[in-house]
Amino acid sequence: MLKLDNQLCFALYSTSLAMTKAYKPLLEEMGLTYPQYLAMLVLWEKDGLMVSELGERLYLDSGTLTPLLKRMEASGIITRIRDVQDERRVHITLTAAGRKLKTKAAKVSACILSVSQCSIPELIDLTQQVQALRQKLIA
Amino acid sequence: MLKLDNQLCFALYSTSLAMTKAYKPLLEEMGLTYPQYLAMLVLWEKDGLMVSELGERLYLDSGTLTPLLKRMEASGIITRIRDVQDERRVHITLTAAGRKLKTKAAKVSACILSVSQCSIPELIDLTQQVQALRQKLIA
DNA sequence: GGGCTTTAAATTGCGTGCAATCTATTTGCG
DNA sequence: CGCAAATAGATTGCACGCAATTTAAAGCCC
Repeated sequence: MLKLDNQLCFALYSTSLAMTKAYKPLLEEMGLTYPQYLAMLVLWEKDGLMVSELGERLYLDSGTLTPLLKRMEASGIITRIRDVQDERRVHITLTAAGRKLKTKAAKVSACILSVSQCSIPELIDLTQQVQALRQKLIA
Repeated sequence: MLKLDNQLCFALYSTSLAMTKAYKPLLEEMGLTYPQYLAMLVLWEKDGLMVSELGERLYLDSGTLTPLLKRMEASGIITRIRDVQDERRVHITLTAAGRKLKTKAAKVSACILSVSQCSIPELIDLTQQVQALRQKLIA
């Protein structure tokens, strides 16, 4: 069936955009865009990653990340430093300001949870289903 | 928990992008981008819609749709015609070439189904869960 | 009927995504 | 060692999304 409302792809597409819009006003207060926020989630877990490692976690390439990271550097939340051993590599490191944002992020996350009106188990289950689909699509 | 892999928002985001990449080579043969394909799904269901009606179906605004529709007009699959009664309105109508593409689209849809490796009930269920979330986020 | 408000698209500007290409290192191999 | 191949980022170009603004047409109110 080619109807729009039967398409899983459109459900994912429109819901992902709706999620972005829900985050937007909250992230604006932190001075972050939505993809920048995702990059921060990675860095709060593990700091000092190379661009390519960040890309593997986010499924994004340097064409997307390089300009995004330059903007984040310009706003003072990360630094981009060439590896001394291997000059091809660039390490992304949080500044004090960048680390500090993590506190606010917890509130954002809580706020989104309430907006989405899902129970925690429901939310975990849906997340895992969608992740499983992603893995099938990437394979 | 602020871990990336616990975030439903990232699951949706990355899976939606993965879906777009899965569609891309198939749509390229039809001369369509992914958002253009979504617009065609709407038009194959109901032709002659106004830009704003198309926007309501896709959850997109004129800032996105106007240039997208101009490109689709340039590629010869739709026409954009001002309403005679109300000159503010623009009706989007499929050309013969645009209608013809629907046949190929059925094959694309089947191909994606096999790539996603889901059973039909599984797929319907996931679609509905994601749609329900969308409605909560939009409300 | 004139002027104000509302409405529908279009325009502008910015930040992604991503393919394709380029540059600069580093690695590997004879 | 010398040089081709591989690797990591950066760059370029194009198509979205979307906020904010603009333009043009229609509706409304006295």
